[in-house]
Amino acid sequence: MQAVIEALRDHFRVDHLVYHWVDSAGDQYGCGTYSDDWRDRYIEQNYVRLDPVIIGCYSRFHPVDWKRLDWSGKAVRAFQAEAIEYGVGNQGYSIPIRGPNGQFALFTASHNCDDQAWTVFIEKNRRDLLLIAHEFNRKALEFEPDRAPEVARQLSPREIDAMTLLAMGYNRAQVADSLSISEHTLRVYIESARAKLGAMNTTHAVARALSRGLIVV
Amino acid sequence: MQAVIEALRDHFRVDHLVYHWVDSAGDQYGCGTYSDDWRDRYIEQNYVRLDPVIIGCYSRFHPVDWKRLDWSGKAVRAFQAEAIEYGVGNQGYSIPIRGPNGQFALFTASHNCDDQAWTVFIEKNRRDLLLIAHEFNRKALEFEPDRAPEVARQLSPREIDAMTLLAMGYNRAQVADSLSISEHTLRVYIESARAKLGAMNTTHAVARALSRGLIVV
DNA sequence: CCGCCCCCCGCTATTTTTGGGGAGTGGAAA
DNA sequence: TTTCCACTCCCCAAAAATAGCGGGGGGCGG
Repeated sequence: MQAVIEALRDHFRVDHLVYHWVDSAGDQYGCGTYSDDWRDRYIEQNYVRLDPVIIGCYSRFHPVDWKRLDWSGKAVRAFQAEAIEYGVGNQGYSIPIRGPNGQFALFTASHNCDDQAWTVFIEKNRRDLLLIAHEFNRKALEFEPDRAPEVARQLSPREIDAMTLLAMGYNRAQVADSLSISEHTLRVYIESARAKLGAMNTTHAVARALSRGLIVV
Repeated sequence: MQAVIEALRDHFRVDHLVYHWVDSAGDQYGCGTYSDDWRDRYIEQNYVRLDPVIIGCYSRFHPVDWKRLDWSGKAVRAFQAEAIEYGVGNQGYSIPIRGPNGQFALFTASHNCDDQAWTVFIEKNRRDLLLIAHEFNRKALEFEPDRAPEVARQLSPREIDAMTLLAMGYNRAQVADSLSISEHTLRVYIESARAKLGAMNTTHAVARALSRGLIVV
């Protein structure tokens, strides 16, 4: 994969191309053309929690130019300065890629140039980048099958109802009332949902159901 | 949008193109070239809970040929027969599109032909279909901005830590221990996060933090 | 400088949730 | 047909979360 991404970088004539996987446990995996120093630094400092590219793409539908992200905040600006120092370009374009169970990856192109040149580049290449991002993601999953086939046991309709209402802030009594069942029955649903999700408590179960896309609030 | 999708259908020379948004709350929205009768029937019967295209794409990363879905089960086969009766093609290719918070849409091409012809068609057009699916989804969201997620007030770093660990399933004692603060202090963070998020309880706060992308678990 | 927010700590009392049990129905799949 | 699984209901004791009160120190921007 490393050779592929380097070839793609040369093809697009950008400074960097990076594929970066972030999973629900906070594990990271990726390959790309950033320097090893920067990658190590990034992981060591746990920048994934700070990086506006991650944060921004996580709550966005569409590919995004880094210029449109929120770079305010002292820590963020320090991070940005450090990134540029380590050779990350001042421009960037990141494509969020999502899979089942909240699986999430980014495909990023980064370069050093002025705004206008970058805009032109993106306008010209965004379609190809989108296709390649998805194709690359597919290949990456083929090579790392462990990441994909996380057993996504479906919740039963009643369990979905229960989780959804809990995620909406109702307590058990209110949820039971909404569903017109006894609180005891509701508890069985919550417990079985928790078991299916491998969660330690209700909050955990709701969090997992949300990040796996099993419920929507 | 309706005119656009009809033009696209004619361009690809397939029987149907459909864009179908669905979330686990059961809300649906879409446009496409299926007959109104079938659409009404589909909604009325709540087929979204049965449809192997929905179920299958929901747990899959990549676009999928309908042939590879699981059509076993009595109700499913009845559904399939009924769909064909209403004019849906015997072949189909569906592209899952995901957004933040488990938001989920499908872009589907369907046609009546034999397996081989369909395979050739897909091989030839899958790239274009992927691009168009994403582009169409973007346009659809522009017209329906309500569906896009809201951006929200930032949490403090400590609040993010607290929410994150709670979302990972730890209880307050464990979280306090992880953060090396007293449980009483932790409680203040949780409460302030809850206030900022307008949440009724901890589970609600974690759910909101997650779905607003303020924390990543 | 002052106000605001972030960071940290303490107490008590009440309400809610959780973790163990157990039991019976009906429907769908193998 | 038999075996699952979803769905419904029940009890009790222990643990966890919530609501209310109080305190102090530090940094940053108007």
